Amino acid sequence: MAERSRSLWLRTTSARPDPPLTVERITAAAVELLDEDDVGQLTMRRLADRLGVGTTTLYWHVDTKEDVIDLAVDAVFAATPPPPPGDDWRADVTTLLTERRAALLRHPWSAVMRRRPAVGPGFLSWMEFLQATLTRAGFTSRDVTAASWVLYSHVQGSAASQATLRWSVAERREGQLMLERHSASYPTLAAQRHLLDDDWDTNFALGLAYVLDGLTARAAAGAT
Amino acid sequence: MAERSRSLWLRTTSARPDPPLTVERITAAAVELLDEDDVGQLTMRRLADRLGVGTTTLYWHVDTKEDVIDLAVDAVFAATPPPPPGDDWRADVTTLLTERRAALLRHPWSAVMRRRPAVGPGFLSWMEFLQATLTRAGFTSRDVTAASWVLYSHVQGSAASQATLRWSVAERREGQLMLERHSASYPTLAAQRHLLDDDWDTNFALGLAYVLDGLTARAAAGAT
DNA sequence: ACCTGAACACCGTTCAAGT
DNA sequence: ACCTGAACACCGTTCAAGT
Repeated sequence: MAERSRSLWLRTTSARPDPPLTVERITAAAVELLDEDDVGQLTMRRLADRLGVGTTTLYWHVDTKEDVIDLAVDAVFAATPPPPPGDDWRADVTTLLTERRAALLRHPWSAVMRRRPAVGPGFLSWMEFLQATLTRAGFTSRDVTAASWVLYSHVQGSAASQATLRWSVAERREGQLMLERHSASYPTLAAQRHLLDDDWDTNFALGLAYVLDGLTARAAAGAT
Repeated sequence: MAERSRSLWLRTTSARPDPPLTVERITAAAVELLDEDDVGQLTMRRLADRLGVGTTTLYWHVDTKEDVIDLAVDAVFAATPPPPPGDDWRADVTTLLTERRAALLRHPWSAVMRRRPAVGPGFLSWMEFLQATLTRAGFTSRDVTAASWVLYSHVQGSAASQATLRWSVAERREGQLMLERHSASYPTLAAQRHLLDDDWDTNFALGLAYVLDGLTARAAAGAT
């Protein structure tokens, strides 16, 4: 009896070394792969290898590589579900965006790969929370729409710029030298020294404040 | 003599059917190719064909395909040089961004390909004008930096979203149906109907107004 | 229903070689 | 200095076939 159950265990683990392939497992493996080397070296062959499966098997679960990327991008959205709504809309928006930004910095490829905002469940829940918050705060439908897109661009863009403008020390020095050599053309940039080495936490917070202040002012003015 | 010059012409045109290959010609051809089919079907082989040159010849002028893309992206910046500065900073910023947006909509690939804001001369001149305008308006160095990045994200993001969210009629109807089927999860999005079919001119203008209003308020408050 | 290997039509890039 | 063809080591995707 003991003998039998041991052999069953052994048999089970060797016969089904992996759980059955699902879209979820494909998505998880894709995120893993993209996290590992940011270059976007995601390959259908590598992905299949990682899952212990023939390359062509993927195509039964997924139509195209584009699909895999959309799934991965949406998974990052889903990884930070919207917080419970509070009674301060500015705080709610700030929390939502701050958490989104943290997720983007954890998975820089999903900020840099600017494909269609894949309208998967993750993105939709995120947008729903954002627009619901703004609606509850009393903004016009037009303002809600416009504001949600500026805010979306702001998180995505800020994370993408931060991720792609990460220079080596040598590049930074070389870049600053280049700016100074052409300081006739770029006096402001050369003098300011912020272009190549910057505090993105502050840039993000200040930018968010501008948008929220502008929105608040517009509401107070009782616009359309 | 006439005979001789005619034959010279013939000889010249057949012997040098194309001007010599330069980075400028490569860039122009790349922009052309990218404009033709948005999918990003830019290929070193296709590019070489277009230029009437062997594929490997490109690699004498350029290190990598990435370089070609960077050049093309910067060329779009350079195509809309900054306007002459006026005395109203808001108007100057608005003009700069509006023209940039028009250029992005003409070359959608350069909004969608979100690689490093290629720090070529086109981008640098653009940023220089933006930051110089804000500096002249009296903003803090910190505000200038933060504001220029929100504004950058806003144009780029708005153009990219507009370009990638361009659905077919069928997709739009299907999408709206999907939202309504899940209206328990997405009540705001389903009710608002703006997500899939929207007025991007208005979204852009309103978003810009929020940022500029927020900035103005901050300056008036005499912040750091 | 799910998985497979072989094959097709491509890629970007390198290299030794030409003028 | 500038250009070339052949070749390398890959790609995504399809297809006929297996269980």
